[in-house]
Amino acid sequence: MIDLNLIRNQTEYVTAALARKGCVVCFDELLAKDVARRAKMAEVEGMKAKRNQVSASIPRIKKEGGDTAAVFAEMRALGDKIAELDREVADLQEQITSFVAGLPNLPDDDLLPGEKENNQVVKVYGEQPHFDFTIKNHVDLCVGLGLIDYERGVKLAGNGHWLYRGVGAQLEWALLNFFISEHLADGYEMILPPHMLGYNCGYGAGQFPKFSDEVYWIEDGAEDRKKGHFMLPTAETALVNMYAGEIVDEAKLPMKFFAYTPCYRKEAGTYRAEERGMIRGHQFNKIEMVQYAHPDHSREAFDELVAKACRLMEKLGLHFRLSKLAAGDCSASMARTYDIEVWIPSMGIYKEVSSVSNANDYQARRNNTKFRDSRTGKPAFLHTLNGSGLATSRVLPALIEQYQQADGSVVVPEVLRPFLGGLEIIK
RNA sequence: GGAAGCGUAUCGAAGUGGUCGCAACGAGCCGCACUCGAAAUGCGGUUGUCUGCAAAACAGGCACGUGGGUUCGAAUCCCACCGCUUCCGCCA
Repeated sequence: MIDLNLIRNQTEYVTAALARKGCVVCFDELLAKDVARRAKMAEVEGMKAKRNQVSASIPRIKKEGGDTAAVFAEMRALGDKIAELDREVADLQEQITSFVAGLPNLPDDDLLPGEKENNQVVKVYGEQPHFDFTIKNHVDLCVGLGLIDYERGVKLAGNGHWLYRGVGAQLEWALLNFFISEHLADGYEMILPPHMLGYNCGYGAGQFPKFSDEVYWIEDGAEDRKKGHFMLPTAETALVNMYAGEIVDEAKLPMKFFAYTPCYRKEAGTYRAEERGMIRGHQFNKIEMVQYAHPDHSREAFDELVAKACRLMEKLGLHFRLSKLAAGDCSASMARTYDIEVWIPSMGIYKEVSSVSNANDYQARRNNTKFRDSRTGKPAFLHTLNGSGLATSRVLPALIEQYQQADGSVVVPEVLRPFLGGLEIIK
């Protein structure tokens, strides 16, 4: 949520910043409503002050044997007027809040405007693997090695589902274990959150109301989504709401967490040919990192998360690149996003395996997460950051393809071997 | 699923329609005094949020789980919802 005060005081800046994100908006109507709201508020608060004064004097009037009938009549009329104005203020407030809550976050000033075409590759890691044989794609490799059973996945749950089996399941689990061990070594606290979340989590993370149709809702008898539950589309949705409504101790910042959860997404629409296999499914495994940071240090936290995600990829020995996203390609809630994209040899393209973002105070404003600022002694919104560390459903295909051998076998990266009982090659 | 009890500030806890007491009292925390220093003691301070203001100070509004209602006036009475605790039942 963008600060209403900022919209009020620096309207042109906000308008221009949103435009860089591809969001064209005019604030005239909003600002007029805001002026009207504050005027009415001043009026009704004056009335309430009077009512409070009169109410306080009533016991004294009674004590002195005075007549209260006239005062009661007057106050009843005043009360009716107050109730009416209160409704008008609440109505304006509701309109203002829902408008502002629908706006995306402001992009950081250094981001290029526009969409994907303006993304910048920051760094390329490793080199494209060279094969002196005809390579196979990950679907053929995984099926051939019995790692993934696509057909039975579809039988169980329909298109967009698969099941890992045997060494394939162990490999998936080894990746997760490897990531977990790295995060623990870095001092991050491990969290296993609920997978079914309440509406407020989606709102707080900035995913609702706009994207509430893109998650799976539980049929649990709730008559309306605001009282129901949905399957989390990423652990970020849970982690970023852990301290909602709280004022955390400044000395505890930054707070660092990671969580393993499957992620459940509708991914509505048809799949392109290039997204076959595990590239895009309705359920995939991911480890998510989240930091709660002091506003003065959130850029350092961002750099740390980016470095962590890159390091995981480097240790796996994969060829990948790091991209800084243009303003319009960052997701709605985020002020800044870097993507890690892994090379998929069979496709000849890079696919996202991690997205590291800084929401600044956008999410904290929505779910009211604050810290006490020692400089002012007052509560202030903190910054939330998140990044995949990593999504295995993209890493595994890339790994299978990049490590494939001429005979259709796959070499296991060294860092994973301890988690696979020393297994060196899958054949 | 059934029954009972309970949600008050950082924590504990009183308050069951207005005044005495504009949320008491106790602990914690911060400051000051006393002290060579500390402890003890004494005094003072210590919720959030909105509006007015460039800001601070200050003034006012709102908030006693949440939302409604009754009333001139609600922490207090009524209704609904949410959460917690205990007991019973059921269950991996």
